[in-house]
Amino acid sequence: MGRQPCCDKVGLKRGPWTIEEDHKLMSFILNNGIHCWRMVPKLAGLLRCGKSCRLRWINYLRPDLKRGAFTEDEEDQIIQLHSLLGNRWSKIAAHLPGRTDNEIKNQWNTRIKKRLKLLGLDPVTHKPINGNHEEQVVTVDKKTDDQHEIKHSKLTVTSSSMEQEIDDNVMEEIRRTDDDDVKTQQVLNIDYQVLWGNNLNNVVASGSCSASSFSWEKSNNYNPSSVLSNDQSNSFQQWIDNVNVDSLLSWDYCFNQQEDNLFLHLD
DNA sequence: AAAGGGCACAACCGCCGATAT
DNA sequence: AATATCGGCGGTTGTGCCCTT
Repeated sequence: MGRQPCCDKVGLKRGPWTIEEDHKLMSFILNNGIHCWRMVPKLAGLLRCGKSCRLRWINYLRPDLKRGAFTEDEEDQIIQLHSLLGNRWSKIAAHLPGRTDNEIKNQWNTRIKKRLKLLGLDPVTHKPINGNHEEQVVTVDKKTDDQHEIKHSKLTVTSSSMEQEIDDNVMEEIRRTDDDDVKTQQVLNIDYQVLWGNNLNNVVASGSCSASSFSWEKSNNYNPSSVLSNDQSNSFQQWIDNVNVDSLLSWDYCFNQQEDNLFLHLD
């Protein structure tokens, strides 16, 4: 009849781990490796169940864990991945070396959700809370540059290679998803900023994309020379000139022409 | 200085697919 | 083939710390 039970729950210790327990678990795993979590507590001399040992190791004791607060870059990456993958924390963690799913989940629930709400975005859908697209763009702009009055025009473009701009592994996860509604929704949720120049700090435009097309929100009153060098500004202007508000635009063409200067930041 | 509330995070719970018996 | 556990995952909770009143 089936397997042996993982542990006899009676008499097992629960709650916070002591230093002694940590030391026992860590030295056991470092010396013997992990073959079967059910056997770990028994062999390591711990009054814990195997599941508890696994959790402690993965979330706290693993030597490759990165300690300390999340950087803004890491948070941005989490937001981007969450818009693609939803609450699949382990998948998100796979893209952030040294971070655990539990850690990312906590970070999301305690900080990132609030940050998105402050930006007027729904943390679940990554869309503006009131559903007003124009307001979403203004919010994004506020985040990066409060001093420019910005008007927007909308451009619909083809995006045959949009996926290439996204981390290949992330796209692979999406492709593996069987549920097409989920897949579409994940891709629909991508918002991005266009960063210009070698240091990639200059946000010059923003927008969003869907599975089959993306919308480009060009900042008509934006003056790139205020934040870019002359060369960068000229280069940006060349690129902007390729964007015809009233026509279709090849994603490949406009972005590949400028790949040295342009960086697509998925937000 | 004490009390209360909010926050952050570690740990637990319960579910599910894979797998051993 | 049926059954039961393992391992992994996401949701939830308990607890300690910190800040405010």
